[in-house]
Amino acid sequence: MATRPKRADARRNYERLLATARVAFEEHGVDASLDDIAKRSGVGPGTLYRHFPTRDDLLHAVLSDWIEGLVAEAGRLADEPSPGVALGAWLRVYLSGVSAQKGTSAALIAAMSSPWGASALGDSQAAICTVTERLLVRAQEAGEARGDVDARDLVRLANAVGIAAERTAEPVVNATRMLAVILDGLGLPEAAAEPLPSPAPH
Amino acid sequence: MATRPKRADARRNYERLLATARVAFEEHGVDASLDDIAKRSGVGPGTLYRHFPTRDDLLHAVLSDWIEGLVAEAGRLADEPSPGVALGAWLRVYLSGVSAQKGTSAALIAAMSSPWGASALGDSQAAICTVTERLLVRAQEAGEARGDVDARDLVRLANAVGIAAERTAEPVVNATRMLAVILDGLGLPEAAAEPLPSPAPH
DNA sequence: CGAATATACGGAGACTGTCTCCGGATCGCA
DNA sequence: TGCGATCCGGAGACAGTCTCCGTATATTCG
Repeated sequence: MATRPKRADARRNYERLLATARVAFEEHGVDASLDDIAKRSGVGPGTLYRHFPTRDDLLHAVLSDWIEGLVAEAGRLADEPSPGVALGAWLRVYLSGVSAQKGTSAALIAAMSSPWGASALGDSQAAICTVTERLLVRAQEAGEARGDVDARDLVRLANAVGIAAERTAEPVVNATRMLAVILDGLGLPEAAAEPLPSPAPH
Repeated sequence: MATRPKRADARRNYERLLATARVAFEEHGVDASLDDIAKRSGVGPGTLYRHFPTRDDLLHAVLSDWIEGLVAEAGRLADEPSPGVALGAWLRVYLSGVSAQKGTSAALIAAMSSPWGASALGDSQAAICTVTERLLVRAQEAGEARGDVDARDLVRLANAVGIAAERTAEPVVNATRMLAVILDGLGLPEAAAEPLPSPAPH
């Protein structure tokens, strides 16, 4: 089962495609033309589709660093004295990341409601839900968040805010304002107004 | 300036296309193939594009009945004793309508943030924002809704919730639950739990 | 009724983007 | 150097959007 290491040119092309995709997605949103990404990377379309069979696979690869950082951040926030503040901060970090790339929210929300393991993005998505759940139940058990909402609802809601703010002149600002409404609706303490420490750009 | 009446066949084709589009959008979402709609209507693509230059124009025509009903409903709700309850009910009606056709939320939210008068859908969108604003400021003046949110935020948020719930097994249920959080966050009185009277299907 | 003219139709086809297939090139190893 | 295993490239099938213009039809007017 020990697959032998990939050929050097394969690995090179993989990285090239990833790098190109990163800037293409940033420039034109996650709907950027895949053939174009291949062309810009100096490879044929076939090569792209071999490495990344679906758009979601490519997006997953592009976002994975960011997501790992996100999960780590959640771990750190789990030690925050106030569970409510932690949850609020977490959602704000999430949103500021998601706002950095047009279409990310929509892609993640779509991945969330597709059959299990259907796409690599789904895994990323599941990871996000998992850490969110940890923070949420902690807040709920502390009586700092209403109980009739689950993590998936919350992530969906966060993505919804991301989508809503996406086409605005100032996505992050608007997203933050809308998020404030939701945090309030969750019953969180007055902790929604604090600015972020330093949103890790992906 | 009195344009002479359209030719009979033109009007006939217009209606045909509209009817076909209505069912196509309902069946396959608002991304249904336009050429296919033309074919099913027994006309060429050119005919469709002459009557409805863009997809948004067609969607606008399909939705206009529903939107008129929506505006009327808002007028009725303006007489509701509690402004907060009225606003909540209105948003719920809106969401249940939007949930009936996949992609509607996305189309409307896109139309909202495109240059003025760029698309016919934009007009529909503006109408929705207008009536929402009336209900919102009334609630705000009554102290039943927080003041740091404007109608466009709210509509954007509602549409985003529509998108988020769209691919779910039970769109309306999930949308309603998410909306409840937002309504609570808005500071609305406990009126978010009431079921809808009878959602007018469009 | 039978032109004349404005109006509308239809569908071929240009264009863009997705995705596949397989002959041929390239790599890695002995 | 030679030989598999692996990977590449790009032609091209397919689907959807949208346009252009020769042709057909409706309406009007003599």
